[in-house]
Amino acid sequence: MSDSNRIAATAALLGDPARANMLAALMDGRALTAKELAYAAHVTPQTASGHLAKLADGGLLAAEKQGRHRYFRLASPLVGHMLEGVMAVAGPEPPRTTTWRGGEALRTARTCYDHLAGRLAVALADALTARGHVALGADGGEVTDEGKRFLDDFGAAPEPGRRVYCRPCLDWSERRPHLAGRVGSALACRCFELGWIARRRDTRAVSITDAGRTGFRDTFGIALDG
Amino acid sequence: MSDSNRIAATAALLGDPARANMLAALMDGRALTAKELAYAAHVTPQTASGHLAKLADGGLLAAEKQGRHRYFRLASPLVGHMLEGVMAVAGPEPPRTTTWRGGEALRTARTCYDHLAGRLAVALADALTARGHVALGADGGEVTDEGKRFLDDFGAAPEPGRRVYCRPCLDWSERRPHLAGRVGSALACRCFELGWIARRRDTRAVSITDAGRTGFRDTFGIALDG
DNA sequence: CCGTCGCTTCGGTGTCCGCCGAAGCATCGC
DNA sequence: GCGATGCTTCGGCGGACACCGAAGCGACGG
Repeated sequence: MSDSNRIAATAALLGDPARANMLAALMDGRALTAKELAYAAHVTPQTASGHLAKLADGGLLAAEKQGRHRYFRLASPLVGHMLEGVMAVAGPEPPRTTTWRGGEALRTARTCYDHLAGRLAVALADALTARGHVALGADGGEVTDEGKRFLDDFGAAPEPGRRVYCRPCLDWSERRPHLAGRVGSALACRCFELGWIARRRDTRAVSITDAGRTGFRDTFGIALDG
Repeated sequence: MSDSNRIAATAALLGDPARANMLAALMDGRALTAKELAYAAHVTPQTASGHLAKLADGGLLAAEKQGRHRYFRLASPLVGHMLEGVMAVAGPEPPRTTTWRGGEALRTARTCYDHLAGRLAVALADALTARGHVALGADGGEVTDEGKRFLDDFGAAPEPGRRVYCRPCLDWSERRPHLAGRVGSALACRCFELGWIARRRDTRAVSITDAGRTGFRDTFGIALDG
């Protein structure tokens, strides 16, 4: 019984639009200041302060003080995972006709915690699946031996640790799975390294460079619109 | 922005103790009547009715009418996955000294959606890991070739489909991962088949039979207390 | 040292929502 | 039919909480 109370208490923290906005803004793993989060949540700093205190108190956020700023980030990957789960259920949003501020860019490519999301990420997952390099299901993913060799050649081999590394993550804008886990992370990391994609300021969206267009086409056979 | 509102709306559904109780009661995948759920949530039938309407409206529950009863179950595995995520975060409960009604039995062995959970399940996962049959990480799991053979011999080989099948699921009473996904499901199914475990009425807890004690010891090297 | 900036605490207001008692519909069994 | 059972709707009550304005505290910079 008290078990469920804790579940409810945790879920209630996500149950407020302002707090949900804040958490969504932190989904890429970066740390943001209280003010930035207030802006993201569309509330005044006082209100945001209260929300942040609750989230930190509930163990969802970790805070770090630097000078007169206070940076907040998700307390652990577990929290990110929980958010993914909620997004996956909340996702089937009635077809959106309106695109909101920066929506298109976000839908094209963005970061999701430590890996890529959006149309680009889904296309990557599709390409790797079509070539038999990975197999993604609802509950998990596997990399084939061939896939391991491919990732190795590409320079995106996850560290050799015994831990597992392939996981699907339901893309909430595309409603299809993309690659997460250690493989997804290594892949994203390598793409940044190669200069195929670049982070933007103040948004989770990432830009695809010209080199990226060429690279994604030649290496993965992905034709990016335009 | 409206994205986050949907997230918040969904999370808010879990944010009430009564509703959280109901969902937790449905985690094993069975369908329960409105009255049973009212009892599980410790509220009157009128109140439960309102909650159930909201949950069904929010797409978390599916309802089915049979005679004068109405059976509710989780609308999709996605919902179960979401709950697991929340439980994992809400889990680190301050050390419980009091054991609640039926708590010990639940902690020993229970079903979790379609697989096993509790001490038994964690012990199974540990045994399989120690023998190099599976590797479980935070984000996914793998079955080794040796493990595949072992499961095959045991009669718990998941259907051969190309889909992936190994996934860790954080046990919220033990705070350690146990086996979920297709492997976990097949394993649980086989244990029921062998008569090693048996379902109980009105609870997710399962009983370990004498045959089970012997079997788990001989096959997996698991010593069950007592 | 003083103004600016970032963050927090305090108080008051308004709204939302969970709760139950009572009553209204369906279904089942006799 | 008639009562019993399961579920739902309605109405009113009460508590919880999100919100903001105003004020307090600390850190930086000239």
